[in-house]
Amino acid sequence: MSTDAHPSPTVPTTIGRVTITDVARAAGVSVATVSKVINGRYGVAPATSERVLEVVEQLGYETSLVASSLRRGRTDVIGILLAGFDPFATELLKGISTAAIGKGYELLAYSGAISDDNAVGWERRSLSRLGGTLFDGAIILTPTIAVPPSSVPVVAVDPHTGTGNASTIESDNVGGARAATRHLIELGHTRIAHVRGRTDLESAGLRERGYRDSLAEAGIPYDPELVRDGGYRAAWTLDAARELLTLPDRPTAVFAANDLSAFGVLEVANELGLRVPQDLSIVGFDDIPEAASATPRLTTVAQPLQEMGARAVSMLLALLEGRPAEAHVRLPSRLVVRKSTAPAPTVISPATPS
Amino acid sequence: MSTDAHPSPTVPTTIGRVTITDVARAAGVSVATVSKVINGRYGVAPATSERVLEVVEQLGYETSLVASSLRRGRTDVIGILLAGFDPFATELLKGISTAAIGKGYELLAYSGAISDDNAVGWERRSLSRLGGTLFDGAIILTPTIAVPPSSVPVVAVDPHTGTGNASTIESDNVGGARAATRHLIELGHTRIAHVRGRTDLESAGLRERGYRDSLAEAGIPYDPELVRDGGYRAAWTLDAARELLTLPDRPTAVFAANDLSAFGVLEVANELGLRVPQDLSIVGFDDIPEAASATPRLTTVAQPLQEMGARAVSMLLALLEGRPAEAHVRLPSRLVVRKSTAPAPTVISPATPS
DNA sequence: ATGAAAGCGCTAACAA
DNA sequence: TTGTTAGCGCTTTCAT
Repeated sequence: MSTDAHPSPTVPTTIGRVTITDVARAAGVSVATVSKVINGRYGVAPATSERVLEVVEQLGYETSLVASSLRRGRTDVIGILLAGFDPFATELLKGISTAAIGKGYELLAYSGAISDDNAVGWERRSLSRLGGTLFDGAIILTPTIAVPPSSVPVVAVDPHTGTGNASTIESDNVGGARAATRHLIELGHTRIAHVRGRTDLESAGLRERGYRDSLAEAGIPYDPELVRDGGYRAAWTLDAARELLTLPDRPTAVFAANDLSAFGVLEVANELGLRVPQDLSIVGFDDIPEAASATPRLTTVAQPLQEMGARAVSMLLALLEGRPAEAHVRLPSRLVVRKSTAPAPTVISPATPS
Repeated sequence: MSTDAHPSPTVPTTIGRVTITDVARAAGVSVATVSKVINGRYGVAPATSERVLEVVEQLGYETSLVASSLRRGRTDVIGILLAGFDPFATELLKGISTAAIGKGYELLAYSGAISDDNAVGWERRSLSRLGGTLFDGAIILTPTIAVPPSSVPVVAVDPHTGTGNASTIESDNVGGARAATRHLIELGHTRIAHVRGRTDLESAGLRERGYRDSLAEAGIPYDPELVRDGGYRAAWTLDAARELLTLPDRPTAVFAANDLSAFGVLEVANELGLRVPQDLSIVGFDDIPEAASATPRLTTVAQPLQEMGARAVSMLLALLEGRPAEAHVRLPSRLVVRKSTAPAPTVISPATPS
């Protein structure tokens, strides 16, 4: 009932951590001996070893990753640095997780961008804070900055523009965007908008390029009015979509730089009484699981996300083990036509906010 | 070109870690002073402080989480312990991630079951290895053992049977399973199989209970022959499903304990030439995003996974801050009828392996 | 206002 | 075979 400063735990299940010293004391040996036993070093009498192991078992002792890491400078864990656990990141994680099985490494996904003040540059911070001590190498997902020289090997997925000499992995962004736009053109659309991605990422620029390429190829003039920033996020896309869809000569189709943006456009279309795909066609990019279950099911460009994650692991492993590693990998993307695209309407129904 | 033991990095981007000592030397002060500046402690001359900050900036120094954690015993990091990044875990992660924004904690998801030898008990190991040093509190997903007394507060999601006095969070397993089974019964099915989940988890037993309850309610005798273990994994389910579907008097419907198992059953049904839902109805549990996009779209019991993750965060935060916390939370589940269930066939077509 | 020194838990040289 | 010691990077008294 006291409110003093003693930091005693409030739950009874909380109990002091068992340290190597506790084990040493209980077994009547030195901490060095315990350490040797635990790490299987030679030079310990069988009887001693057995006794120590018994105590370890009984006390439920595990060596602290933090302490041993500090001392050893090596942990056998791979770090995955990400801004948050969004669908894109978690798909990658699934592939990474599967690929890492049986490779002798544990996985540690760290989200260090939980507040707004470090929205940009979180990976640099995480890398310095954890790299070399907490993990032996890292996979960075959609970095907000060019990956800085670091104390550990790094592989960047969906890299930042001008990512120095770090290894990178991505999918065919230009090709995917071209296919998406061409699909729309083939359906008869000519007023095709583009909701751009995070302009600091290479992929956003590449996807815009693919969009413009296809337009040019079809002889459709590029209209800057039809391109807005969505930052790869549903929330940011909302304003952009509202502007786009309430334009006097509104687009009949939107190519969104990723699925999350596409969902944002979809939401706004619903708000404005525009039916998808009859009044408005929408194409996304990524093919996160949510895309296939949206209403209507989203036409999108599939990136082999899980495979990209798996490749990132094998690249990093090579780096870690000093084997020759590919520097830049690009995997194919492909258009998946579902239900959010249809032939261009002959009569353009105006947006009518409900 | 030498092959000596010097652990020199193989990539040029790898550079030695910048430590507080480097900063101190460069700024011409002691490490203690640097530490004070960094942590905003009083008693440093403005001029000194400024100079140190400059050096910090220039060198790109960040304090090592590992070292400061070791010294401080506190990190402002929440750990999430999981066996792997499967769809169930990643959905929870999405909710956890969203709920943690702006709360002053960073997130660290640790997968310590990457090899087979520690398939059971990984969370105990991870908890001792990291708890209290690397993170201040933990959320454990589908533990393989009852959460042991630990040095930090813990919340278990989808807890193990007999989870001592740790805080837990789950959804209405019995109710969901009853609804699923009742749905099948209402469609006219009487030979309803059940692919059981991981029997060490409370949820598996609870779902089986719901299944049996509904059967009993409808006066359908319980047939042990129709219940097999799937361990919540698609792979393990395959054998179980094959046995079930090649039974002389095969079931016309299967209630799988989770979506992954349901996918396993679906796969086997395809193998055996059984059409879903015409020849065989399947119901899952969880409603992971993949369920809605399966072919056919899976009827399943939805757990509010993201909300469960969010609640886990708020429970843990309460524990961490010494506020009163709910001990056991149960959220509602609900049946989502999609396309993998249909009225019982009047003629039972046999399995015909392709 | 600044720095020296101790110590968090652990491992690795080295000495006994 | 065992223990003593130093030190990984950092924070925190406690002197100066």
